[in-house]
Amino acid sequence: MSETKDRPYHHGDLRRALIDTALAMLAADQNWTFTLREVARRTGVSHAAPYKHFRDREMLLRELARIGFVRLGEVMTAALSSDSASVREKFVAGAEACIDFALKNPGLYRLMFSADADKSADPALHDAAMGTFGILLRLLEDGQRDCSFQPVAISAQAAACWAQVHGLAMLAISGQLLEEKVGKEPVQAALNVLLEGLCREK
Amino acid sequence: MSETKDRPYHHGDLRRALIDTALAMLAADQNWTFTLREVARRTGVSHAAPYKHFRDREMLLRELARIGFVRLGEVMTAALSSDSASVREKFVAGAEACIDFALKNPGLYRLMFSADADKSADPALHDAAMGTFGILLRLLEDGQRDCSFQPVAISAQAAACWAQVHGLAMLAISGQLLEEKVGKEPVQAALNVLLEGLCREK
DNA sequence: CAACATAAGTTTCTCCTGTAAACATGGAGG
DNA sequence: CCTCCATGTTTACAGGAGAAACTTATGTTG
Repeated sequence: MSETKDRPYHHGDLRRALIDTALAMLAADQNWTFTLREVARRTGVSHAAPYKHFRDREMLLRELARIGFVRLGEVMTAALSSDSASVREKFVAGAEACIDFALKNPGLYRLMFSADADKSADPALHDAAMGTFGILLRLLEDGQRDCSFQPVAISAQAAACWAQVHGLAMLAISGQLLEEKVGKEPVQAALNVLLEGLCREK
Repeated sequence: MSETKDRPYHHGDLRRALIDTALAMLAADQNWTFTLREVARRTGVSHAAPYKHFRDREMLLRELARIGFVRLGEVMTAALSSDSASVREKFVAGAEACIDFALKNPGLYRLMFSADADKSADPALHDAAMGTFGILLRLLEDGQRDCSFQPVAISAQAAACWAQVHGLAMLAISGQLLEEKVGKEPVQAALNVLLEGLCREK
């Protein structure tokens, strides 16, 4: 209650409020067409106020994407560390966490990989994305160390896994999975195909 | 020369002209922010003319996406049929053709899988996408028939392959491949990992 | 063959967005 | 206490989506 209005500056922590509003809208609306004015409106400020905190529309989008990568990293890390399971089981858990995240936050996930979130334009965004990617790399290293995974170049395995999981996530979002042409448990099944090639022993 | 102005109706085959202009712009401009007015302008007509051929902006976008799927199907089919190679080689050729297509037409490829090209809103688009997907299905069937691929549910293999190739394509477009964290030939390497799980004999 | 119905294209208008510039305000430091 | 500056607000302008009304060529029909 005492923190209902923790506004460090003159009116409020508008930057935070704008981000929260935008994230909420992104979560609520499946394919939300992003407008700065609408965000400002719902935050209860004038349409020009956001420009005091973000140079332009894209800068806010990139910040949202950055937060998305951080959160994705969190859910994946949580999925990995929860069990004292095998590396293979961890891998599946991480992949499912990622796809689950994408399905629950389709707008945010799309944004994270869209052209609007230009990673070369924002080091913080780039770092966040690489940090999340690093989770996969460490998992693969663990797998190779304990001889669960084949001793192939990590980069190749990483590319394959990242592409696979990201591809599944995108297809799932697009509704091109879980439908006529694919089976009932396409994610599990597809991961198994990948794991056949990844793991040492069948 | 006699067909320089094959205009069935009153002025020209504007529908075709608009599509061509839009495709050209999509190809030229890496991350082109699509505006109907700009397309109309470059086609040399008033900004309201397109509305006589497309109900709205999205309808044109969906048609562009549809054409994209048709073209992708063509290049993949060409890649498959060129050689009398093994199924595995054909698979690699098809995958590389897809990724190559994405790299050469990043704007179009992104559009094809973006929320703007809502497949549930356009049967023709849906059919085109499924047609391209069918190429993969038939290849997998061939592979299972001649015992190159494991006798797993086709849907699982299809989901895995589609996700993998699409994921690689998206990552390649985003510039997240071919870089620091992945090796020099990430596509080949990643496909190999997948094929390890796909193929019967190592 | 002339009159016309209509497809195709143009003008005009309204509402919305992004963004810049000028103006206002209130809290912190001298 | 007064002033400065970060954080707002208002106002303004250039574009875009799309609707409605207006215009023109073209194919059909009496």
